[in-house]
Amino acid sequence: MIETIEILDLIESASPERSNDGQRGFLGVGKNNNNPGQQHRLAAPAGSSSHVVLQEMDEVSSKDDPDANSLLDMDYKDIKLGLDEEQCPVCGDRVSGYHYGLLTCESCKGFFKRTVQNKKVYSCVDNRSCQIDKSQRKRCPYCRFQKCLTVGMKLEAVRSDRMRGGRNKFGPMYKRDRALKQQAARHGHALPGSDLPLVPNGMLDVGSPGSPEDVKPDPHVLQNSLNMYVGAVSNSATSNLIPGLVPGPACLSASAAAPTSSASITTSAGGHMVSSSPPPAHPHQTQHHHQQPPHRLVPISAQDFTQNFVHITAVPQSPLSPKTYYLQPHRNHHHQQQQQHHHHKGNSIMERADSSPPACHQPQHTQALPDFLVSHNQSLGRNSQQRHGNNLLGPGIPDREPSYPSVIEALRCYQASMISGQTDRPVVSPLISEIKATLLDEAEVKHKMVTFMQNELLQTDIASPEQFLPVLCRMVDQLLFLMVEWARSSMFFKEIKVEDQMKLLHNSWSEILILDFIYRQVHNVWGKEIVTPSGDVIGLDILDELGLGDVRAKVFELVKKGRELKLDLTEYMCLKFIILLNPDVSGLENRTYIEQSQEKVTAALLEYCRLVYPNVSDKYSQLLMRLPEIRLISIRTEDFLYFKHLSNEVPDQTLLTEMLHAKRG
DNA sequence: CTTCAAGGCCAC
DNA sequence: GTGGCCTTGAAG
Repeated sequence: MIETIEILDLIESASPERSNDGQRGFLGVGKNNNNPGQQHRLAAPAGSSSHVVLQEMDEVSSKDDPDANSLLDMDYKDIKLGLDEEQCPVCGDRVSGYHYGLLTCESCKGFFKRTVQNKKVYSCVDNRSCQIDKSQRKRCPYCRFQKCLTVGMKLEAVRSDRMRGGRNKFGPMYKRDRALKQQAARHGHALPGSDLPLVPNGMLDVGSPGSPEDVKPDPHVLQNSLNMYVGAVSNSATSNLIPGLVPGPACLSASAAAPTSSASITTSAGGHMVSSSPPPAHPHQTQHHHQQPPHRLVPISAQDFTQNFVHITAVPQSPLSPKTYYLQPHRNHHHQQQQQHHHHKGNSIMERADSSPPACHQPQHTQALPDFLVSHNQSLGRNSQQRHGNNLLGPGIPDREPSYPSVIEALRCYQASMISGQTDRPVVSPLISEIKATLLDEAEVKHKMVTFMQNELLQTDIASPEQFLPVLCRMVDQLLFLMVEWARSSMFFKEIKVEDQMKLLHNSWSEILILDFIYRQVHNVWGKEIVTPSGDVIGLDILDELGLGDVRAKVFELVKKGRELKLDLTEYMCLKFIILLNPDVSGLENRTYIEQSQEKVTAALLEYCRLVYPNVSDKYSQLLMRLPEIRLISIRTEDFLYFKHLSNEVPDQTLLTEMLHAKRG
């Protein structure tokens, strides 16, 4: 009964009979039935050991024989069964096709539709961490819906006008997802990291019997997150099947995750994304919607949803990843597969027993959180800015030498090129569009964070700093999960081995969170959303009370600087990558690749700055010079959090604490 | 014409 | 309210 989606997935891909559209019933039968998932399904040997199935699959694929289907009927049946056995990331039931952004079963599709269309409001009688599987999915609609959101089902795919038929903007995404699966299959193997469950959207074998209690939670939350696809379809519906079979620069320019949109450069170039409003919902802007305006899908936007519905629906503890999964230690995941057998056993992933919210708490730089809190209280933020408005570099820069040799090197090259006078180059690197495309759907991020906070505020009286810290930490934890999701599906990073990925994230998480915060502040991306249920506005003053007044001040100096510089979306995204792809992190296995990747990003950024802001000659260097400053703030904040962690003031067993420990042994 | 994802229907 | 099956209709 171990049903490992991953394996099935592989099987699916390997099936010699797989047709272009992996959806139709496998026997090609299927009258006018659109329900591929249910056609002529033989009593699935539910218990069929995946190992057996896997072996069969190997036989088929390894022979690379077009006549592979001449295998014994039995084998073939099993293989085909595998095709349809892909599991619903929400409940584990059989998938019937792509629905609202990803492959799900028919029932979850219906459930999601009813919930969104009717603006249902559920509540959980337990503690919002109910396990959702096929047999229990009806028990708690609240948790079920949260899981739907967590795995990546798209609110915006539900049409507000209820128009039937047709296609939506996700079409290309679905198509690519299928293509990737096929491609991976063709190469016969394992998708990178396939020794981990390649469950769609990162949901792990939920139905697996392995009782959570049997397994001790492995604190390697990050690793697990990296191994599974945390959320989903946000940027690349396909990321659950990372195509990184071809590590190395070769695939850089054509990263599979890169959306097809490449025409945005001019746009962004022209107007510094000043209003960088809710990020491009989805890369594939191919609007196919009936009489709808070009830039808005029909549907109920996340925003509307948030305002009219979600906020009422209290938020599950972890909007992002309601559950935490643990993977039994050992083994490298990487681009190898052949060991899928282990997946089930040695590597079996278990759902954490206490699956309390992604209980993560990572404060990191407390600023991340306050994000909207700040927005709420704009005045507060401004005050603080004024207060510390000057001397950005003043007190800030420090005593500790930030390690950013690569940045310094980039600056050196920049100066050199300036001297040599090779100026205008007409076209911005296509890499820029790829980089921008990795941006998560900010509307969704915001929605998740807002609902999360609202929920937290309902349960906690955060009047005092002591009570506020854990909340902040949990929120940061949520942001970290999102960060992992972002990184995992981003070019360059996704080609890197998991071990290196972890090192990079361990090294950069706090800086990235700070940068995110700064960018959102500069552009008021999240607007003013959060206020406590009682109507109180929480200000950043609380940070001062926590003892982070200096951090807050420095961050806002950077925000101010960002405004002056007119930090735009492209630049912000490039900086994120530069921070993430730090080749100076010790112990990297493939330092060269990371270094080259970072260089490509810095080069793209330089090019972009010159092209788009020709009148701001030092924009590029100004931008890079912020990195050491951010680094210092992050160090200070991490120290603070670590200290709090030691005194048990930070929720334990979270991604955040893992991050905190990573750097300190 | 074929696909296939979205909405609708309705027995349970 | 659920979920299996049916209808719809733009895209290809």
